[in-house]
Amino acid sequence: MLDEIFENFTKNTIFQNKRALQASYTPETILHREAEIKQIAGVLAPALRMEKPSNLFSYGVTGTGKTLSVRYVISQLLIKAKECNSNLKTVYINCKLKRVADTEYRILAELLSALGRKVPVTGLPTDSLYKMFIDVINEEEQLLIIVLDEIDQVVEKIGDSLLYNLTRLDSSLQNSQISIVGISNKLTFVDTLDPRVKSSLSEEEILFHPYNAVHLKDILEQRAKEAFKKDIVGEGVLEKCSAYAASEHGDARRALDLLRVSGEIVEREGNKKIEQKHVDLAEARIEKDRVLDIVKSQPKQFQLTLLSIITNSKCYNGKCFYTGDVFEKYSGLCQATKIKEITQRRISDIIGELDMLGLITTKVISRGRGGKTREIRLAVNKNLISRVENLLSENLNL
DNA sequence: CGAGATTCATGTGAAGTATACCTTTAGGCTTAA
DNA sequence: AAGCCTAAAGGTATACTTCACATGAATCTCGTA
Repeated sequence: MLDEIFENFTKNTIFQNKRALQASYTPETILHREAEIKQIAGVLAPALRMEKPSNLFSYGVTGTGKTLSVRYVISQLLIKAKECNSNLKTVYINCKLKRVADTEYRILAELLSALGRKVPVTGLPTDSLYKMFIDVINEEEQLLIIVLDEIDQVVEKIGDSLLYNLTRLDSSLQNSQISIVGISNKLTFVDTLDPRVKSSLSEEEILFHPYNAVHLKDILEQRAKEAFKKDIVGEGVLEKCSAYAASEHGDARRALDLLRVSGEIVEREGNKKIEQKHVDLAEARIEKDRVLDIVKSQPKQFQLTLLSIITNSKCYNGKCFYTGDVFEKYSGLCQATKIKEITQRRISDIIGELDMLGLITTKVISRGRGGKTREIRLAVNKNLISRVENLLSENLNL
């Protein structure tokens, strides 16, 4: 019985190089981003002469090739730097990763470990991390380029003191220099920063426009050629993927995901041809995986809160409800599960964080004499709700 | 009837607490000269 | 005497609590027309 399954994977594989469809893959040529890449290269090029490049800030909605372009330029830069024997180092950090790089301390810890210093997860004062950081950099004459991906997420959470400190770090460095490349999905992000940070961080700015459907199709074609064996992709499949993605603000990552998951579905079926219907299946599948992954990775109290929200959402039949309702249900759930109850103050914060994760939408409103509160609504696709609910109940031993 | 006061339910900020974890330090034990 | 291990002391980040104040429009109050 298993033989059959394994057989499908060994013999019948339709993929040639599946990695080409992953978001982290850097193709040899990057389509439709020539201008931006040139611009980035122009800004960073002084690094080759060991001169400090201007801090760079690039922004644009998700899946517009920001990360890809920056990483590409940097990899090329590193190659050149080796040729010229200039001591250039680069660090890439994705600040969004929950519980890895979402506080000042953790980001610094990530920076340090990228530079080869082991740092404990807790226990040290943040100041001493800065000192260590300075020490490491000062050890030898060098130029460091720090790429902070999705910084908008962190700044929203912990404020801009980290950025402020980083931009000012230069003054305490004798031998070395650092430049910062910030990447943000939010277009308005810079405006929320402290003016001092703003001026030094965005000495140079690059705006990434969304891809249109034609661009997306070019990209998909390029990747598909690399990823699949011959004659796997059926008629209209690429068009459909790009159309889907284009309708969602031209998100190339989404298009690639669609294509990849379509491929996986076909592979599992044991077929050899991707057809349009598979793209529809993939669409549903991706959404499901995304939501379930997020939910699964949440701490217990978050899950409990979410469960309470789902229950409420059912009661109110899609209508919105308020913080008090959520807390009441949550309270009941705590007693049922024997989990330690948390205060409403904290639940309020958790609701805010769930909002940031995109699982719910909230809006602070005043109901006049009814008091001020949050209007809460579940933002999970209807046919997914029960899946999420089951997952939660299971996780919480209900 | 309308302006200003009141009110409600909770947002929001600051400071404090518990927990888990880190480094340093000092004492005690072992080892080898 | 040197080397190693262990436990205690002293310190931090994080998740959460406690306390206190801020919010902002519906509703109430009361003076006025």
